[in-house]
Amino acid sequence: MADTQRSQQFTDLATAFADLSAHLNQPLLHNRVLEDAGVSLDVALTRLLVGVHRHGPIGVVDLSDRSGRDHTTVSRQIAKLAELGLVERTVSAEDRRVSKIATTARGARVARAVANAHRKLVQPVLDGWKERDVAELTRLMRRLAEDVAQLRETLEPV
Amino acid sequence: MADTQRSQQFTDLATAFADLSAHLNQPLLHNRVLEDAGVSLDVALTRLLVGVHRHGPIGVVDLSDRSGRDHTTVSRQIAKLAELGLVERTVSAEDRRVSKIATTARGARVARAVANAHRKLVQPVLDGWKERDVAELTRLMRRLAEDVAQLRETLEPV
DNA sequence: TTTATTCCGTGTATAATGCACATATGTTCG
DNA sequence: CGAACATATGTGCATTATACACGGAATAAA
Repeated sequence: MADTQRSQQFTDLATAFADLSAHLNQPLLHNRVLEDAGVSLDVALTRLLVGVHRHGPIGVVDLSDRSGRDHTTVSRQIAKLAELGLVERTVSAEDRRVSKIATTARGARVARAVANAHRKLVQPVLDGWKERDVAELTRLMRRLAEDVAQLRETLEPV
Repeated sequence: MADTQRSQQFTDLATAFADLSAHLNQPLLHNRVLEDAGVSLDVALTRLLVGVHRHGPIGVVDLSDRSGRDHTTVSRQIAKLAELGLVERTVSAEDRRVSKIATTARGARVARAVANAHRKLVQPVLDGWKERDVAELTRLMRRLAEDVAQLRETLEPV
C-alpha cells in the first residue's frame, strides 16, 4: 500500500525521538550537570525550577500540565522549592485563585547555572555539525512541538 | 562574543526538545493510545514492553541503562510483565549470568497494538508536512541521538 | 587459585504519586 | 441578584515506585 512508506517514516521518527529521549534522560548526564552547576537538587525539582524560570510567573495547574504530573504533586514540589527560597508564590491580582509562581533571584541563578552546565556538556556535540543542520533541526523540532501541542488541544474533551 | 550565537542556537534547540517532550509525555496522550490499543497497562510497563520488543532479547542491566532507572526497579517491572505473560526470561547460553528478556507472542501483539495506536494518533500531524521536512527531521534527530550516545560513553568513567 | 567484576534479584526504608475531598474564587445562567 | 457550576490550589491518606544495601552466582583478571 501507499501508506506503508508514511508508516515507516513515522516509525523512524518515533524511534529516533525515543532514543534521543532515552539518552538525554540518563541520570548520569543529569548528575554531571547538577554537579558541575554546584546544585544539590532532586532531578524532578530541578526540572520544575527550570520550567518556572522559563515560563513563570505561572500557576500550579499550568505547570502540572507541562510536567505531566498531578497538580497536587506539583503543588507539593513547588512548596519545597519555596521552602528552599528558590521560587515565590504570589496571589494573582486578576484571579485570586491562582498563585503565580516565579523564581527568586537565587532560584534564577540556580536555573541559569543548570542551563549553563547543560550547555557546556552537550554543546560540543553540535560543534561538529554544520550550522545549517542545527538550524534545520531546531526549526523542524520546534514546528513539531507546536503541532503536537495543537493535537493535544483537539483531544482535550475528556 | 562569537559564542553568543551558538549559545542561542543551543538554547533554542534545547527548549524545542523540552517542549516536544512535555507535550508527548502528557498522560492524556498515553491514555488515549492505551485505550485505543485496548491495553490496560501502566505507562511505565508499556514503555518497558515496547523497549523489550524493540531491543530484545536484552538483559536487565542494558534495559535499565536505556530506561534510566535502577536495575532493581527494572528487574521488578520485568517480573510483572513476565507474570502477565508478556515477556519471557531465558538464561543466556553464552553468559549464564544474564537473563535474556524477549516478548512472548502476546507481548509482541500488545507492543504492536500500542505502536499502531500511537501512530494513528500522531501521524495526522505529519500529514500536513512536506515529505522532505519529515525526512530531514528524522535524519537529524537520529544523528543527534547517535552523537549524544557517543557523548554518554565518554562520561562513563564514574 | 585467588581476587575483582558483572549480572541479577530480594529485603527494606523512603519518598513520590494520585485520588478523594475541602476551600476559595470566579463564571454562567435562570 | 442568587444558585448552580467550573476552576485553582492545597491536605489527608493509602498505594506503590524507587533506590540503596546486600548476597549469590557466573565470569574475567591476576
